Amino acid sequence: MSAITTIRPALVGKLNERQVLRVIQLRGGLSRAEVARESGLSAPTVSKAVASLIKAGLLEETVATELARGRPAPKLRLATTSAQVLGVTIDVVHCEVVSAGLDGALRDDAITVPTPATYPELLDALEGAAKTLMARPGVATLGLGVSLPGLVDYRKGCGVLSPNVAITDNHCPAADLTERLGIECTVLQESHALCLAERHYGLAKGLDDFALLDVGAGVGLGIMSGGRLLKGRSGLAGEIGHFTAVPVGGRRCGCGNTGCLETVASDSALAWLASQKLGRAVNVDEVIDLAKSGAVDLRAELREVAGFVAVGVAAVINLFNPATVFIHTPLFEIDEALFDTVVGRARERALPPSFADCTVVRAKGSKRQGAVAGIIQHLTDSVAPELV
Amino acid sequence: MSAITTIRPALVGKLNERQVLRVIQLRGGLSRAEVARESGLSAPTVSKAVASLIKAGLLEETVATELARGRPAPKLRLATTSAQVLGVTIDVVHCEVVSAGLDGALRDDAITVPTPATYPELLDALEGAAKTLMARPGVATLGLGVSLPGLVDYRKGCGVLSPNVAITDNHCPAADLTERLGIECTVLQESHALCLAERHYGLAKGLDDFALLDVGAGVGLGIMSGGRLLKGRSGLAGEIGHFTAVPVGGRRCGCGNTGCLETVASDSALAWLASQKLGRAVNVDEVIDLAKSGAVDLRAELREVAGFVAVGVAAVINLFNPATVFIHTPLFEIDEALFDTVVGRARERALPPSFADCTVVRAKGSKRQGAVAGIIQHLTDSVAPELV
DNA sequence: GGGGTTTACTAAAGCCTCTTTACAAACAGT
DNA sequence: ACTGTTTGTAAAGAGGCTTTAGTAAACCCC
Repeated sequence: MSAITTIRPALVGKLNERQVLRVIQLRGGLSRAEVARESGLSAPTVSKAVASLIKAGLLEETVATELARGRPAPKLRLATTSAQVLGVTIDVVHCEVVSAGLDGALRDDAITVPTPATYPELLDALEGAAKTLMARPGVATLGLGVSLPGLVDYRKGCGVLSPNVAITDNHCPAADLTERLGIECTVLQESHALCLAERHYGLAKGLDDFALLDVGAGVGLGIMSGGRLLKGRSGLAGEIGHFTAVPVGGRRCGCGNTGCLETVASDSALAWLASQKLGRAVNVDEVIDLAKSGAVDLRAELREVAGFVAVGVAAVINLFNPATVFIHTPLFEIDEALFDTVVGRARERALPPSFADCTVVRAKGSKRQGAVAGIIQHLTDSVAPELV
Repeated sequence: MSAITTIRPALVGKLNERQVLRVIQLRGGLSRAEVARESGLSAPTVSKAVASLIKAGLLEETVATELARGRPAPKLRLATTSAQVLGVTIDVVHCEVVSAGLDGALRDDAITVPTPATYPELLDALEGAAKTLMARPGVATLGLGVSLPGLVDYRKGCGVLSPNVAITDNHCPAADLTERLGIECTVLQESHALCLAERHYGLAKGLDDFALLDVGAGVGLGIMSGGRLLKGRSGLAGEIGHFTAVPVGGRRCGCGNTGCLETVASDSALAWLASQKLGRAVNVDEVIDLAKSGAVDLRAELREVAGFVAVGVAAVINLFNPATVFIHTPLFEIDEALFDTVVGRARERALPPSFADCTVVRAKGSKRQGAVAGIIQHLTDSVAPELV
C-alpha cells in the first residue's frame, strides 16, 4: 500500500504550492493574478504560495514589460537566472554534464568527458564537471539528474545491469554525487528520462498517457500513465526489448536468450543484416552512413527492421493504450519515409480501437533534456505529493 | 494534465476519511483507538471521520466481544449487515448478479440468467435480478459493478469490441443501469476486474505493483502499478493477447492478424492443437476434459502452450517489473505440474533482475469477486482523491 | 496636470480542520 | 466499593483558505 503521508492542515498549503508551480510550468510567465484565475485558487493563497516558492528558489519575479490597462503585474517564471539544475548523461564513449534553468532550458555550457574505465574515475570526472558548472556566482544549483543506460533500480538508486556501459552496475551514482556535491541528486533510466523529456519539452506537454519507444542499439521504453512514470516495484519497468519476437531460430541476444525483439528491431539488427549481406562486420554508425549515402542498397533490410519496430509499436499501443507514441531512433535519419512505413505496419498489427485512440509521432527530446527533466520532476515532487 | 481538484481545508477531512477506510479495509474489525494508532491520526480526527463514514453507510459498528482491560470499544467494520453492493458478470453463455458486503464477502444469493440475444433484453434481465437482490429490507445497496469481456472504454463506460460477447459492444451498461436502478454503477474490463479481485481478496492485499495474466479463450492482462490500475487513455490498456508471437506462418487470430500470442498461448490454442492431432474439431471444454482424463495424450501440446504462456509471463515481468504475477487459467487444472513448467520457462526468458524481484503464483480470485471489487474501489475513490 | 478607470496585490474577518490537553465513561480485578 | 486501564469526546490553540475591503500603480481623457 502507498506510503502513509501525515495529513495536516499544512498539507493543503503545500498542495497549493504545487498547483501554482504546475500552472507556471505549463503556461510560464504569468502574474499572480493570472495564476489565480488559471488555477482556480484565490488571490491571497496564490500570493502566499508564490512567496514560499520564491523563498525556496523555484520561482523568480521579473519586471512587467507588456503595457496593460491597470496596475502592472510582476511576471513569475521558473527560476533561471537565480537557480539552475544539472543533468548528466552517461554513454558508451562519453559522459556529459549540462546545466539548465528550472524551466528546463539547456545552457550551452555542456562539459563532455570520455567515459572513464572505472567507477571512481567516473565519479571524479562528474564531480569536477559539476563543480565547474556550480561555480557560477549568484546562481544556486538545486539538484542534479543522472540518466543511466540499462536497468536501474530506483529503490536503491543503483545501476543494475547494463550490457554496454557496465561501469555503473551495482553502484549508486545519485547517493555518491549527493555526498560529494551536497545537492539533491537523482537517477533515471535512459528511456524513462527521454519520456520525461518529451513531457517537459516536446509535444507531450500536459499529456498524461503516452509512451516513448527508444530504438537504438537496443529497444527501450518509457511509459507515462495517468501522469506518472511507470516504474514497477523497483523501477525496472519498460523492458520491451527482450520480448520473444522470433520463437524459433532467432539470433542470440545480449541477454543470453534468442529471438528477442532487440535482435530484429534495432540499429544493431540493421547492422547485423548489413554484415550478413556484405560478408564483413559492420557496426551501427557505419551502417547508418552506408544506408544514408546509398552506397549499399539496404532497402529490404530496412523494411524488415521497420516491420519488427512496428510490432513493438503495436504492442505498446495495445498494452498501454497511450494517447501518443513517440518514437526515438536514428533509423529515421536514413529514410524519412521509414516512419510512415512503421506507422502503417503498426496500424495493421494493433487493435483498431487502441490504434484509433493514438497518434504516433517522432520524438523530439534528447537524453540531456531527459536528465534535466528528471531532476526537475524530482524537485517538483518534493514540494508536495500529487493528488489523483 | 490531471484534473484540477479544488484544494480547500475541507479536503484534509476527506483525505483522512479515506485513510481511515483504508486501514479498516486492510485490517478489519478495529476500534476507533486502534485505527488511530494504526493510521497515525489523532483520536478526535478518527472519531470524526468514522462518524462521517457511518453516516455515508460505508462503515458499521458492532458491539465489543473481546474482553479487554479498560473500557470496551465498539469495533468498526465495513458495512455488511446494513449495506451491500452488487456485482454483475457477463459471459458467453450466462450472466450472473451477486451481492456482497462492503468488505467484499460474497453472499450466496447469486442469480444466474442465460445471456440474452439483444442488449435491451440483457438490461431487462439484469435490472430484474438486481432489483430482487436490492429488495432486502434494512439493507442499502450502494452500487453495482459490471465485469465486461473484451475491450471496454472507461471514459465513456462502454463496451467497445468483444469478439465473443458482442452484445455489449457500443453500449454503456453502467449508465443504463444507473438510470434504471438509481444507484452508482461502474464497468470494468474482465481482466482488470480479476486484478482488483486479487487485491481485495487474494494474496495481493496491500500490494502496489502486481500483474494478473488471465489465460482463457484469449489472453487478458490487468496491471496494478503504484497502487493504481493501469488504464491508459481510455481504459483499453492490458491487451497483451495480440502481440505478434509468431512472425511468420502463424495461425489467424480473431483480431484479423496472424500469429498473435492468443493463437498459441490459450485454451483455444490447446483446443486447436488437439483438433489437429485428432483430425476433428475439439472445443475448449472438451479438450480440458480429454486432457484431464488422459483419454488423449496431449503432453506435447500442453508443453507447447505452456512455453508460449511463459513468453507472456516473461514479457509481463520485463515490462511491468511487478512484485507478483498472478496467473489465472483453467489449464492448470489439467496438470498441476504445468504451473512449475511455466514458471521455469519464464525464468529463462525474463531478465534476471526483474525475475528475481517477482513471485509467480496461481490466482485465487473470480470474476464475480472482481465485479464487486470494482464497485467497492469506485466507492472508495469517491470518498476522496488519493495522495501519491 | 488631475480625476476617473482599471487591474494587481494585501490585510482582516470568518470558517474549517487538525493536534494536544483535559475530562468523562465503562469495565476488570481486588 | 475502589483503583487502574483503556476508550471516546469536548475545548483550546494553530494553520490554511475564502470573501470582503482596502491600498497601490499604472493608463485615459479632458
